[in-house]
Amino acid sequence: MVANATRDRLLVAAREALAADGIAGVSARGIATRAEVNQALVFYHYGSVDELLAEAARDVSRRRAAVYRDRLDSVTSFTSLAETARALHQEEVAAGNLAVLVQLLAGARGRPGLAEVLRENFDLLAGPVEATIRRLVAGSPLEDVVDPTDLASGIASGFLGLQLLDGVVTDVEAGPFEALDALAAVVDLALEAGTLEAALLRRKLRAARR
Amino acid sequence: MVANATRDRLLVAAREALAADGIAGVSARGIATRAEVNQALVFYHYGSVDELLAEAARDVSRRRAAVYRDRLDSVTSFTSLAETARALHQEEVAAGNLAVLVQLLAGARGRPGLAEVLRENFDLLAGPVEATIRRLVAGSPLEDVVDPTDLASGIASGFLGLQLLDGVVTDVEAGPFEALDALAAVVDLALEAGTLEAALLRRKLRAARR
DNA sequence: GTCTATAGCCGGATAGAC
DNA sequence: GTCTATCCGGCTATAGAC
Repeated sequence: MVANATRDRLLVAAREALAADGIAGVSARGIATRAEVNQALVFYHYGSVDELLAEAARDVSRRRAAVYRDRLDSVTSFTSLAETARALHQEEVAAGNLAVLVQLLAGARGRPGLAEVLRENFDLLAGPVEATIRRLVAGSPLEDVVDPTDLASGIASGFLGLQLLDGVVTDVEAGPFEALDALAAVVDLALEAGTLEAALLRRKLRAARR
Repeated sequence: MVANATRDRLLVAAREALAADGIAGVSARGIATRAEVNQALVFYHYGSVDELLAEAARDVSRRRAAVYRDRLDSVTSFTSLAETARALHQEEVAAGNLAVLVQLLAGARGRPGLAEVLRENFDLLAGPVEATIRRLVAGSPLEDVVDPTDLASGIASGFLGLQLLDGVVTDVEAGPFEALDALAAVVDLALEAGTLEAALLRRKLRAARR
């Protein structure tokens, strides 16, 4: 697993370059300079810039997926899901992982190969979220109202959009998570409702859904 | 308002180019070709590619802000807010407006000038949403629990993130809006609760918030 | 306002010495 | 595996004719 030092340096530098300069600003030369490595080595080790970027995408997704699974295991309510989401988001932003993914997603337009890699890796991160939601709604009145896959995609979208606004719109970091906390609390309350209320809720939701 | 035909063609072409090729793929040459106009005219009319892109950002924001205000005026519940959000999102995606904004936001990294323009125009779109939410929670138990600014930012993030996933993760379009509908229904139910339930809700939310 | 032509730079990628 | 050198293409931006 020691692999090659230069290979790893390039991978790290690629992430840094994406976070700092954006997809429109990355280049083999820029990445190599950042890695303090000769420019030709990008092509020796990865074949092309695009392939290096794809490898960066795979790397980030894989490394974070394990963390997500661990952390989400201890979630027992929508409130704690919101808290965990906040914590995870904070870590991703701090580590620059979200910036990397956002820039790669933006760059996927016009780069079909990159789009495919991202598609293949999306479930690594969204999957654990989906599984957690599925667990939360199981047996509750929300079970046949909220689709875990949909809600997980929605949360993932929120993460990405938030990162997209970071550095452009000021002070947008914590705010939406406050709102998420509040909404989660409302949902948890609805779930805590007794069986009678649950039945009522189910009926009303069905009607509202139509 | 007839302005200059070439100027307008370039503006339209810039939007098309951003949506089709992404921020990393746009160039004065590409835009000019798309507009069927000489490449040098980009610089004659706008001075630089970046300034053309900034103008595209201003243009999209301004044109859509009026639509947002109109459409959100008739929203009277979180359920109808969710419906309106779905409709607006669908229009933005179809027209390519969201793709343009997403690509510009991604490109703002490393382009401080563009970031500033986007910051200045963000409120044009988020403002009406915020005002609508403020109206919805006014006098309800949610009033001192949900901050309209935060929730509006959250919704905006969701829009942007969804567009970012479009074309990469398949079938992510409608899903999250189904989830949003369900959540909105739950929130509306909570708001419909009588005064006693409202008091209980308020107390519980306060506790959950700590 | 629009065109041609071109300067000058930077980027991806490869050949070949070490 | 790493380095130097280099080709070539596309890019921004400008000069200057029309």
